[in-house]
Amino acid sequence: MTESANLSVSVQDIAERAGVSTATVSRVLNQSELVRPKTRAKVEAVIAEFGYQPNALARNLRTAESRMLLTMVPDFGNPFYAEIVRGIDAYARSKGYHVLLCDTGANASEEGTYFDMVRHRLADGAICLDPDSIQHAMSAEMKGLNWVACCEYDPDANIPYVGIDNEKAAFDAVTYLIGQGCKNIALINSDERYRYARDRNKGYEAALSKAGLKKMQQKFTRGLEFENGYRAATELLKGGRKPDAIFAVSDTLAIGAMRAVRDAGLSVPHDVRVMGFDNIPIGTIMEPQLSTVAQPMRELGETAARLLIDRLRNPLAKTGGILLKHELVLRQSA
Amino acid sequence: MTESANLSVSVQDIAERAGVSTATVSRVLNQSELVRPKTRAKVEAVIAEFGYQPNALARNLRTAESRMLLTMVPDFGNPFYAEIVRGIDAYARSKGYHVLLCDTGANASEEGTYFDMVRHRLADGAICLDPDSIQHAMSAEMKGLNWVACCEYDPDANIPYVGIDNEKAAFDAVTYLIGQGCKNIALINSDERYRYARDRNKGYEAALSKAGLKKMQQKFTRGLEFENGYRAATELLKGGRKPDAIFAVSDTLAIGAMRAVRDAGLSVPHDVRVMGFDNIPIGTIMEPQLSTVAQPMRELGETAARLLIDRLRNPLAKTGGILLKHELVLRQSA
DNA sequence: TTGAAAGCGCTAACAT
DNA sequence: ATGTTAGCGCTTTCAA
Repeated sequence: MTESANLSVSVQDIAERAGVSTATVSRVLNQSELVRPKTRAKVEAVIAEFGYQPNALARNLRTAESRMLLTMVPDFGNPFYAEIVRGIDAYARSKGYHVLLCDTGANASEEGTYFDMVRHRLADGAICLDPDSIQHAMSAEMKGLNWVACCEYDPDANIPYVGIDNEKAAFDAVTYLIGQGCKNIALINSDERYRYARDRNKGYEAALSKAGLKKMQQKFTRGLEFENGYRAATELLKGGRKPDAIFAVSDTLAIGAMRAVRDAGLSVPHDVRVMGFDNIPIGTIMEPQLSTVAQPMRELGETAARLLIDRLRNPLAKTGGILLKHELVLRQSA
Repeated sequence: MTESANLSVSVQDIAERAGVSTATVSRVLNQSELVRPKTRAKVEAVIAEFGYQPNALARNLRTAESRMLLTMVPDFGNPFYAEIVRGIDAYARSKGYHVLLCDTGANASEEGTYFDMVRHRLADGAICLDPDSIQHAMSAEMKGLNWVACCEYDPDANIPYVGIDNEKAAFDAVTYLIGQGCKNIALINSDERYRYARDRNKGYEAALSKAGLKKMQQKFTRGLEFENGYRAATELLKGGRKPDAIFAVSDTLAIGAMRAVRDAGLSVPHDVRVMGFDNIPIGTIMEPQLSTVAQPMRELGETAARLLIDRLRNPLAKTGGILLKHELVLRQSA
């Protein structure tokens, strides 16, 4: 009779009961070909009888492999990450790995703790979505470990990465706004600890300068929550030079901004065009529907997982970066 | 000089270099009082010199404790879970535990894999947010393991749990709608695999029946994405009996429904009142602002973590359930 | 206060 | 095809 899995049963017990050695049990467990069918059957019967499950800790200690991957996420509240995580999960699973998520809150010491898991072989490798500034701060601790960067990366760090060309993406978005006739384009940016924020800032400035437009006062926010976008836009609207367009580096920020525009008695896109970034699901529900710069979220996740697993298989291969294509999704808000 | 942490360094190496035994190194590592300050200092110096970090796998194997907690989340896309996770994280951290998240996609076999981690002591225990139907399906595998249920629970399963009284909450919401003069109150429900969906359904029916109102055709959705709410509401609006109120079991569904109402040329709340459930952040950004049934998300998470850690400390204590209070948050949509 | 040694559960040489 | 045995890195008696 199969009883519920019992932790206290070990290879030893199975071996004794089946009248074989622990080595044979181990071979059965690991699908080795070197076991007579009859022996295998006997061992498997005993395993089933006891509901035996090998102790992963001991196995990992021995093999120095866990088939677990870690993903460090700075902010679970942002739906942007949900789809990336799904991409990671899908690819990893297809290769026999499992994924564990860590909520680092974009906090360096938290990240360090989770990297310790990799160091100690509780996980084979990690995918890091944390700000590049944190990646820098932790680079000593992360040295020699198998990890890859996703979305946030430093091209010069010699760590495999996948992301998009944020500067170009922002440039394209702002150029589009200019093409629509906007002259006073404001930027609502995120935390400067993120490289994407700095890069999009550059793209924004480049587009304005190319068009001979003066840049407006920039707003940096502390987080990507709707309220931050709302607050930043409200201030912008009160300022001396009224924006006729707002480019936000995140859809969540943009949604907050749209609300602020309307609360100021103005209309989107008639008085102020609003453009977001990421293409999260709620963008299509908003009224007006949010125009945005789409990132290939799922593919970003899948690629990160692939990069990591490749690296695990061949840690010495030379590392490179992959830039995926962004896309302007023009709906109603801009 | 402190060099970057090296995995290949072991207690052995530290012991040799410091001229002590491995036992002494272990004592230093574990803050044992039985070490002469001078010895301790010497050992600590060597540890620092090598940037030594103990191998958690080996330690866990020995102590049968990992100080890791697992949280199984059915759907990362729903912001509802983000705040719960933060609550879990905050409490766990305060007690010296770390939290790992698993995206089960409300899938039983995925859940099983992660429960294996607990069985094998890669984690000390788990918090399960998956549908109670999955909890049931996996009950054999989960037997004897330390875990608690959060939001989804079976009061009779003898597993510690925390949640709210979903039936009462739905009853309150619908009763409020009735008080506002609504006579045709539709329900947009979620997947019946979730107990909360079945319980809220009961509450909905109870409120209607108490008021002598006929219940309307119910819509069950396959997921909580906005589109599902949109689609369900669109059908409702096309039906013979027009709703003057829609109660959705999730804010995401309600937001989709609001959009559908407006796309049908109707106004919220004038023609159709819309009431959601959960109180996720975006509710305040919507126009009109979403009225909803608030769950104490953070407290739900904190309580779940507390229950689990209590159970870890005293696995034999008798288990009980905790029901937290919900609250009607009346804004503009209803 | 410290050390020697056993052992957690498993895998993998090596031997047969 | 199977068994013997060493050892992964750590903690923890037990002895000194």
